[in-house]
Amino acid sequence: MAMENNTERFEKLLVKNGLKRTTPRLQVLEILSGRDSATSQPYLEQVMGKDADRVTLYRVLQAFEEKGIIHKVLDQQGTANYAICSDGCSAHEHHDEHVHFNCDNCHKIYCLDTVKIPALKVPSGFKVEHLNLIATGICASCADKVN
Amino acid sequence: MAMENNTERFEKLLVKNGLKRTTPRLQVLEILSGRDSATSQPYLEQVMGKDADRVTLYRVLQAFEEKGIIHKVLDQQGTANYAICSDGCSAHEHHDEHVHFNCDNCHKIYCLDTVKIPALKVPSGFKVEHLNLIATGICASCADKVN
DNA sequence: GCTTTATTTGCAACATAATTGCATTAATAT
DNA sequence: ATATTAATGCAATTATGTTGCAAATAAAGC
Repeated sequence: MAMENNTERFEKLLVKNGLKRTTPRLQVLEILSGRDSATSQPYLEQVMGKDADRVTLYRVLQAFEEKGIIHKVLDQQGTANYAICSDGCSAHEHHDEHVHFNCDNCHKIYCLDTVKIPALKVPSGFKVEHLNLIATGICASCADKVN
Repeated sequence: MAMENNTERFEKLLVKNGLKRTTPRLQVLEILSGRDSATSQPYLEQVMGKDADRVTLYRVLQAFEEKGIIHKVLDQQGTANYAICSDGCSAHEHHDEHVHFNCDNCHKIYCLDTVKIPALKVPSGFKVEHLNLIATGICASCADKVN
C-alpha cells in the first residue's frame, strides 16, 4: 500500500501546469480517473451536481484541455467526452492519435491506446496535421453480456 | 449544352425517394451541389436566410439523410456538415466510409472519396461496425494561397 | 381544371446547451 | 497576515435543437 495517493498526484499535476489546486478541478480529475472510458460532459455535470456551477465545469474542462491534461473526443452525436491523457500528452502536443471506440449499445467511448491510426495517403496538396478515428460498434463488455 | 438541368435532376432525385418537390428541398440541393466541400448547418441557415424556416431546414436535412441523399459529417467542433452522397449511397447503407478532411484554415470539410479507411486491428471482443476518420490540417487550396 | 388527400411548411413555444461580464471568493506568494 | 492573482458562482444573454399544430402546398383522382 505504498502507492501514492490520488489526490496528491492530481495536486502535483495541477501545480505542474500552473493551475491552482481547487475543489472543482480535483473533483473532475477524481471522476475522470475512476472510469474506464471517456466521460461525457453531461455525465460530469450530473455527477458534480450542485457542487460546481455548470460554467465552472466548462472552464475547468477547457483549461485541462489546453494544458494537455485531458483530451476531448466527440461521439457520433457531437457530444463532448473527456479522458485523462496518457503521459505523452502536453500542452503543445496531444498524443491522442489513438483510435476511439464508441459503443452503439452502452454509448461508452473507449480510448484504444494500443491501436495506432495507420498512415494515410491523401491527395497531393493536402497537409495532414492530425488524424481522428472513431470506430463504432459493440464493445467487448456489451458483447459479453449478450452471451 | 445538352447536359441535363440541375433542377430536373434534383426533382427526379426527390421523387425517387418519395419526397415531394418543394422549394426548400430544391434550394438545399442547389446549395450543396454548388460547393466543393461539405456545408455546415449554420452556413446553410445563413444562405437560405428567410427563404426557409430554421425548423424546415432541420427537417429537410434529416429527411435527406434518412433517404441517403446526403451524409452528415461532424467537424472538430461538433458542428454538423452535410455533403451530397455519391451514387453508391442509399437509405439502407451509406457508403460514406471515406476520409474527411477538415481544414484548420478555411474550416472547409472535404470528402476525400478516393481515400479509403485502412482496415483496423482492435482488441479482441470489440466488434467494429463503422469507421469514421477525420483528418485535420491545411487543404490544398489554402496551402496554395500561402505561396 | 377542380377537388381531395397527404405531406410539408412556418410559427410559436419550449427545452437544452454554451458563452460572457462581473462581483465575490479562494489560493498562492510575499 | 496581507497582498496579489486566479478561479468560482451567479445572472443575463445567445445559440442550438425540438415539438405541436394550423395553414399552405404538392401530387393524385375525378
